[in-house]
Amino acid sequence: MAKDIQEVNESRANPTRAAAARILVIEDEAALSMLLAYNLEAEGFTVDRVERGDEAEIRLSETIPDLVILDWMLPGVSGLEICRRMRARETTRNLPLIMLTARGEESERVRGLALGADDYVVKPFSVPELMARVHALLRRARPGRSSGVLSAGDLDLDRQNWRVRRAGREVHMGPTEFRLLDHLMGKPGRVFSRAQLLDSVWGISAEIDERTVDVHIGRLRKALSKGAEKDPIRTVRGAGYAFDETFDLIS
Amino acid sequence: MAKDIQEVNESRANPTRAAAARILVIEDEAALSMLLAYNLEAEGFTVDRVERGDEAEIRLSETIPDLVILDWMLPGVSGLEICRRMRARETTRNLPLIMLTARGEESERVRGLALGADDYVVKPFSVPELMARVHALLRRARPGRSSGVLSAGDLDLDRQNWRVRRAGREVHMGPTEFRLLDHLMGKPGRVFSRAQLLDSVWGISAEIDERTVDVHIGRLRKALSKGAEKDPIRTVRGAGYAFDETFDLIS
DNA sequence: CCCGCCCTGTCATCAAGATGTCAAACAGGT
DNA sequence: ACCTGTTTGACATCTTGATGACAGGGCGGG
Repeated sequence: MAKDIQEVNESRANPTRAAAARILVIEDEAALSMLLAYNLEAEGFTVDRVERGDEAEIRLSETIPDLVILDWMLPGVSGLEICRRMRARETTRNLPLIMLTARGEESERVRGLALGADDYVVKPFSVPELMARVHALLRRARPGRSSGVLSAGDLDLDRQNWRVRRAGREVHMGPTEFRLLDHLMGKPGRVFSRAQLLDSVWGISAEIDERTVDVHIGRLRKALSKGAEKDPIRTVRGAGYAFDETFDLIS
Repeated sequence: MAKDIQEVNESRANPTRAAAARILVIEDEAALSMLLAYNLEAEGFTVDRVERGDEAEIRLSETIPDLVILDWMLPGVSGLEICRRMRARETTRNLPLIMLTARGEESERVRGLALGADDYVVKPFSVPELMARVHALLRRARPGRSSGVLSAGDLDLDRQNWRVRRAGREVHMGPTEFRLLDHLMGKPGRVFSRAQLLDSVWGISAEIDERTVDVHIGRLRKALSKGAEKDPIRTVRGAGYAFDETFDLIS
């Protein structure tokens, strides 16, 4: 039987594959911390939990995990401080780090990312969303360490420095546009519905009109195309938006 | 727990053309069950309620819902068991599942539970919070269902990227033609009557002339055959249309 | 502490596309 | 050739996306 039409599936959850990675969750809110632990363990990870910044310090000097999930708001040593110290220390410098931030902490997030977070999730978030990011980060990080820079064609998005460059020139945009671009570039080619974008960029339970996404996409486009440059964002009528995966080939 | 019945913003509730999703609530505590049903119905969902684990089994073998909300503490068959069986059965394997767990249950048993739940909420929870998760989960692309690539011969349909390529070249078509092709390619060779296509591509409640299908088939054909390429769609006089299962062998 | 700039979310409006219907031309089978 | 069911182009209408304007809120600078 020759080639049939076949469907290529991603398996539901792929708990296997890499040997169980160890994840450190630094989160003071007990319910959230447990929620994360259960789900991470359900996916086969080993989880360490600490509630305070100073505990985290100690734990990190004992065991080096494969990935860290860090809440920005922490009693004791702040998340920002943890992040900074992690990056300062040789042994933890390259650890994949996901920050949990509440909406409205944009400026804080900037500082956090500037200090080296690899990814961030807006609270409240959906568990599947976070899990996806954990897997993505673990998959990605290993080889040449996560540079923290997404690029395609003449476009570069630097998460560490919260900067976007087009053809060398720096491009200015608001936090929302930045996160939007970040998200789209994270999965080039993939079409996201407006609702999905609201979930992951604005945060689950953000009660915002879907049309608002259009406006921000528009602002993003305007920011990205100062001249007569090609638009890297593809509109899919009736479906949503996507970062054009053929973008770097063309430009 | 907070049992005040609250309304939840419906802004981006169910703007989808697809008929309202059906949700199965498995919860023995009547008050909570009703609270959920009330709020879910207020958002336009169809709600099935059962109180016991064994009832759930039966219900699931009769009607497959689009999402399941399952309480951990159940009389009869436990929530864990329900969950496990759902995942074991082919028809329910990919069903989005939200677990309700109480704070005190966050022990060993619950961990196993997480093995298959897509998301869960710790009681007491706020209704809007749960609603947000329900929506988020329904929106979430189910790996294996709405994603993947269908291909046949020189034709590729990429659901994630929402793209169709013929002999490498991108082919443009409207959303309806896309869905139509998607549906036909899903069951190569199978003949669908116009009525069936209207149901699955346009939606159950579509009061549309059957002849309209012809027109869209025509548009689809035109889009797919820029040159003198073979037509992948077979017309079955008096019956309907089908994707030609011999297509890839010939082309 | 106050002022002003920047970011945001929402609207109203405009433009581009997509859709459903019809009718006339066509094709297949008898 | 005839009848029935199918293809196609035209077309009016409906949707959906793009855009500019605008008011409220927040943050930082003075």
